[in-house]
Order: sequence, then structure tokens, then C-alpha cells
Amino acid sequence: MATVSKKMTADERRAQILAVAAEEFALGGLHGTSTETIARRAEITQAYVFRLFGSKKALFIQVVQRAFEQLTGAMREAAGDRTGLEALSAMGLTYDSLLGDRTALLLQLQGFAAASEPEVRDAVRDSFARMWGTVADTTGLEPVTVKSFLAFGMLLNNSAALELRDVDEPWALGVRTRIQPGLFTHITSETNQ
Amino acid sequence: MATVSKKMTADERRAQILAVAAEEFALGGLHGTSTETIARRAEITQAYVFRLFGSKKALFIQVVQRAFEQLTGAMREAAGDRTGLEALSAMGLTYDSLLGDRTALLLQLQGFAAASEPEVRDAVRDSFARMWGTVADTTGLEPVTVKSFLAFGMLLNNSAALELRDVDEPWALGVRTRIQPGLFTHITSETNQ
DNA sequence: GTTACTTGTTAGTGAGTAGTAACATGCCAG
DNA sequence: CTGGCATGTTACTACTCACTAACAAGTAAC
Repeated sequence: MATVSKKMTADERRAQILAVAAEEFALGGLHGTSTETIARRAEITQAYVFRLFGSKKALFIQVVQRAFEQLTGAMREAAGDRTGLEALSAMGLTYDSLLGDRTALLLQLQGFAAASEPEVRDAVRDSFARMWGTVADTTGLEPVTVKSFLAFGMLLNNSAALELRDVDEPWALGVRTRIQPGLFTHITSETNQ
Repeated sequence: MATVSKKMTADERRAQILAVAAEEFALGGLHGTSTETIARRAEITQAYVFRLFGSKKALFIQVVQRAFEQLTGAMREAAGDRTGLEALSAMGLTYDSLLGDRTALLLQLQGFAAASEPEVRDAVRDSFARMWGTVADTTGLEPVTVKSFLAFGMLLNNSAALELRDVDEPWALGVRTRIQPGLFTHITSETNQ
């Protein structure tokens, strides 16, 4: 038999479901993905998904949170001991490199898009706050600079959704233009602080 | 009788449905909004929505396109005869002022989020390209500057989704920090062009 | 090898879904 | 005032959905 079909521990199964659900939710979002689809890809019954996660929304929130944590963790790691603009530069390169695996970027986007559900909104607020905090703390730079950095990240999420990699037009090239992080700090806020 | 219930022309009805659908799709997205909901709010039967728009996806695409056009048009109008940074500054103020009416911003977001559907993706690519073109043409500034400007726009969309207006924490204040557009041009691309 | 427990399935519910076809209603031109 | 057309509804289909309860199967300890 090709299918081994042994029993997993609940934790292993949860991890597997989270992985599958991440890919599906990234494309379909909260409402465009069915628990049946996720269950089928994990080769279990749909009922068991509910036993392990309680509800579809709860699963979605976990998946989105993990995506944020993955990105935030990767940036913190990339910065290492560096601070200031050097840290920001390292973070930027990491974030860019994640274009290869669009999943985490799309999950951020789906999190924002589903934020009209209060529980999702609260979770995403929290995750985004942590991401902001990480960038602010490790770089030690001004809020405006952090804002600029994250703004480019949000644009990157959207260009991942549009698959701009495949578009060869001037505007799409413009969106893909790399930013030189050394000059981030020249953006200043109106209220000089 | 309180309800007048006269017949409208198809064009009037279409306009009414588009208005209602905009509000609903802005919150629920393509898959989180039912045609039944839209029809009920427009006080017609759900079947008639299909007669006028063909499919839910077609209606969604029209709604998203109009949201992009609304924003793009408002920016072009705000710029007026101005060019360069003055035009960009005027545009930025307009975009910001739209935070009051979150609908158009959220619809952009929902358009990106539903872009795994090829028809949606193509439509949003097109709309976004037009927005890029408008900013690039009216300001005449470098691609990197246009990119920065639009990146802040994308962040604004997301902060509208999270209702950051209601959040009174440092990071949320940071996200709301206004950018001084005069210093946009100090962001440069890595590949000096 | 039986007990106790965890992992998993079967089978179903009730509600909601996008989309269709056939019919009704109001309105205007002649 | 009537014929024809545009506006709208009724009634339905075939299906999918999230979620539940009750039961089965594997596994580890003793």
C-alpha cells in the first residue's frame, strides 16, 4: 500500500492541518475556503478539523497569526545584532526574499481583508502591533521610518496577490523597484518630533 | 403607502445595486457577501441581480473597478494643474481625507484579496496600472517616488480595515503619522536610473 | 489481553448558496 | 386602448456549507 495511514499525535495532525490551511486560506481567504477542502488535502475527515480547532474562524486566525510571526521572526533574525539603518536594510532584504513563498504575504492580506469580523480584526491588530514593535525596537528608528518600511511591505503583499512577477509593463517594473534603505530616514513626518 | 415601489430604468437600478453592493463587498469581500444580502438591501429579488449583472463575480469586479476609478479620479482632480511634488502633496491629502469613507479603500483591499480568481486579478491589475499611470503622469516624478506614494496608500487601506482610528496605542499613532510629501523624493532606488 | 485513552470516522442537520426558467406586471407608442 | 417591450417576481434546482453527536479503531500500560 502506498498510503501508510497511521495515526498521528494530535499535535502532529494540528501542524499538518495548519500547513495545508495556510496554503488554502492564502488563496481563498476566510470565506473562500471550505473546511472540506482543507480536510481533503490533509487526508482526514472534515469533522476532525472541528475537533482539533473548534471552528473555521479559529483555524483561520491561528494560520494568520503564524504567518505574521513567521515574517516578524524572520526579520528579527535577519537584523541580528545590527541596529538602525543597517538592521532595516537587512530586514528589507529578508522581506523581499519572501516573494518566492507568497503564502505568508497573502495570509497577511487575507487577515486584513477579513477584519470586518471582530475576532479577526483584534487578532490582526495584535499581530501587526507586534510586527511594528519588532521593527521599531530592533532598529530604534523614528515612527515615520518604521511606517515607511511597513508601507512597502503592504505594497509587496498586494503585488504578490497580483502576481506582478509575471507582468512585464513599465508600471509593474516600477512597483518592483528596490528601495535603497539608507535613504529611508529622509522621509519625515509633518509634526516634527 | 410608505413604499412607493415604482419601476426604475435598468440604469437607475444598476446604479442603486452598485451602491449597495459596494458597501457589502467592502466588508465581506467577494466570497463573504451573498447576492441575497445585496438584493434585500436594494429591495429587489436576488434573481434580478443576475439579470442585470450576469454573475456575482461580474458585479464584484464592476464595484472594485469603480472604487479604483473613484480614488484615481479624486487624486487627478485634487492635483489640478499642479505637477511634481505639489501635485503629489495635493493627492496625498485627498487620499487621506477618504479615511472618512472607508468603502473605496476597503474595496481596493478586497480586490487584491480576491485576486486568486483570474478575472478579478486581471481587472485589479488594470485598475492599479491606471492609478499608477495617473500618479506618474500628473506628477512627472520618478517611479520610486510613485511607488512610495502608492505604498502609503496600501498601508492606509489596511489601517482602514483594522479601524485604527479607534486604537490609541503608540504603534497605531505611528501608523497614522502624516508624511511630509516634500521629502518623498529623497527615497531613491538602488539601481540609479 | 483487557482497560483506559486518544485518534479518527460515519452520518446527519438545517441553513444558505449562485444561478435559471418561466411567468407577471407596469409603462409607453401608436 | 391595446400590443409590445422593459422591468421585475415566483418558484425552483442542485449543491455546498459549517458544525454536531454518536460511534469505531488504534495504541499504550499493566
